[in-house]
Amino acid sequence: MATNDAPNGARPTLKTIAFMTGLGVSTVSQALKDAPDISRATKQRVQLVAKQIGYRPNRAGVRLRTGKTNVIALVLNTKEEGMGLVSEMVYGISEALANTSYHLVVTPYSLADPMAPVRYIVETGSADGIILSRTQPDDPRVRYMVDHGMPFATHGRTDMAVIHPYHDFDNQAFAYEAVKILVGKGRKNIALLGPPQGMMFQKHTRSGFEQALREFGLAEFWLGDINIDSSTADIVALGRNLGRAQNRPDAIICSAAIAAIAITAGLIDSGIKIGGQMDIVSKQSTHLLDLFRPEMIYIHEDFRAAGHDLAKFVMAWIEGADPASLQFIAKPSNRSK
Amino acid sequence: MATNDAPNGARPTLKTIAFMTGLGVSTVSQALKDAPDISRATKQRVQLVAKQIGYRPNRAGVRLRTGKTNVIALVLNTKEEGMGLVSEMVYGISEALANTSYHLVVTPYSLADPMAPVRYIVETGSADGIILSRTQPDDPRVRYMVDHGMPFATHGRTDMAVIHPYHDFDNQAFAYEAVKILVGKGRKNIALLGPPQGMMFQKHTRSGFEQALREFGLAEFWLGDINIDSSTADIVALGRNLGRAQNRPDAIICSAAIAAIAITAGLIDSGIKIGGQMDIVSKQSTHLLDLFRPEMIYIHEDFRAAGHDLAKFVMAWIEGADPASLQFIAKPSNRSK
DNA sequence: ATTGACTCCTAAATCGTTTCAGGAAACGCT
DNA sequence: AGCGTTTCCTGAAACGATTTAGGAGTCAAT
Repeated sequence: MATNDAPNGARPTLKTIAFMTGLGVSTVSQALKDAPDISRATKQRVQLVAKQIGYRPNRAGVRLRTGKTNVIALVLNTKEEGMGLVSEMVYGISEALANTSYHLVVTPYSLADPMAPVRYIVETGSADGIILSRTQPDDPRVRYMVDHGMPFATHGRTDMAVIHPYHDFDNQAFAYEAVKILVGKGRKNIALLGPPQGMMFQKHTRSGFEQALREFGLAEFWLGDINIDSSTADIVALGRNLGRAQNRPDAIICSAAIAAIAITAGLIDSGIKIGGQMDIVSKQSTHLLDLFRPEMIYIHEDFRAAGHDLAKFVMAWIEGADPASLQFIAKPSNRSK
Repeated sequence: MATNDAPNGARPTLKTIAFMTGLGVSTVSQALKDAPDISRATKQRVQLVAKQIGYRPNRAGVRLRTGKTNVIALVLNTKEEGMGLVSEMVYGISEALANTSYHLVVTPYSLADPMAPVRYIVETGSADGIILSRTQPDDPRVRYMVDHGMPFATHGRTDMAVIHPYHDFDNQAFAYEAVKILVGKGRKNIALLGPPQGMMFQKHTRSGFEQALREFGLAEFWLGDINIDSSTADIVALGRNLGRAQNRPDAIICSAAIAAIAITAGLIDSGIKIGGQMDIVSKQSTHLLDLFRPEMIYIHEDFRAAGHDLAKFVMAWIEGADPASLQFIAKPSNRSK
């Protein structure tokens, strides 16, 4: 027999359905998840009632009993990440999570302790999977998650002997392409305003850059320690200094739109004409540079697609898919101006 | 006596502490929340043990028992929201939520049904509070949340007879200031590239704009239906058309940086010189326009602070604070170039 | 009629927490 | 000694789901 309680006014639970159908709670539970033990007729009846009254399983109940949180955590650094990057990523993830049972929880961390959020999530079991970005060649977060059996996907590869899902942009190809484009425009003295030391995508970018220089027989114009994570003020200053210097590159490759805009501002300030004395090729993740005058050459990296894929990858891994099959490298599609 | 189970290896629970202290589970529970019934000595002992073994309450357990989710939901539109706006807001919220028990869940919605996520959250009780933006004068989401007793805070006010927490930027003052700046530069034929119809901040912007025009005895140059939510392509086209037209404004006020950049691109394309034949005053939420050459005049709106305040407001409302005290209007601080 | 197999359903235990009703011990007062 | 208070603690129930062990009924074969 069913439980004898009356159906109180609140949100329907298994008990409500049990009461309505005259079945037991456990029968209802199994009927809803299509267990083999339940007759076809009963399943249909239960599922119909469930749909009718708009039953949704209580997440806390499920989580308490099974440990499944139905949460994907996005781990973000609070400082970094220029412009629309985060938005795009969040939107991409959201798209992938729509119509699944997963929610997206955003967990930021300070540069002081990048491990903190990962550790927190693992220790408290507050998510079923993690998405993180800005991988390092040997990334302690990745190691930690692997050691603790936490499914995850990274934006960017690692150099580790660990097979895990990732979505990466081919920064090597980007840098190579960028040089090629500039050589095609007759540039010979090319500088790289690239990612900061220690990031995986810095290695890839440099590798592509250097390979291209080698192939075209060029030497690098060295910008010093400044990189796309430097303050815009510093980058503007660099642009101004370059503009005034005797010895200056005739082209700059930028790994981020904001850096490209900043250095351009500095160059313009000191009288350099973009497209004239200087060409800039930049990566961009929004369509901001399309609107930039004078013309800048840009190559697009699609963070929304990255977010989408990463979310799909984590979910697939959680469901038991082979992580080796959950890897993707996006080729640069340049739409130069 | 304590429960007789051995302390198994997993994450510590109340039972673990009960076992270690020799107390009952309910005693431990009350000791941890400083209930009046428990002796000072016991409380200290329990709290010490809890700290030592790194006890953290199981969220699912709490949620199931009390209904408290410890979640703040940020409701976002997937399409809108130019540039770094979302990132800044998310960061601001995260800052406010750090070191609280709250997590941030991001819930996007399609323009097709703005009510969907709000309804979902209320129906499933999946958050203790909601943050949303882009308020309308008469906002059905606000009405719904009030009707259902769901705490929330909005970015932007409403015109409704409902007292609720909000953080708003004074767009009326912004538009007024913008006109004043332009008049100071001798401009007489001013256009407004403002927010789309139906948004609350559109009303405020127009109101400030029109008031200023009236006071300075000017007439508006009407741009048509185009607004900051229009596609950048359309805005660029508008800029080009204005540039080529006989009859054109000598200044434009923009409510969003991306729109300012787009229309500027169009104007430049058709040979107009910014700062010469035309001045632009724009709002911006990142520091992008600082880097723009030629000079643009900008007024800053701080979305990170907005996110921070909104999160604080919702939490305060949840704790029972008077919503009338949880309202803030940020004055424009213009740092014109 | 007994047996075994099969089908379909159910009660009870459990996850970790909070709350409620109450109970034992100690104390103070007449 | 008797009685009321106060202090400090506890067991049991409940939140909503899943899982396990098993039970009632049907059916066919011996």
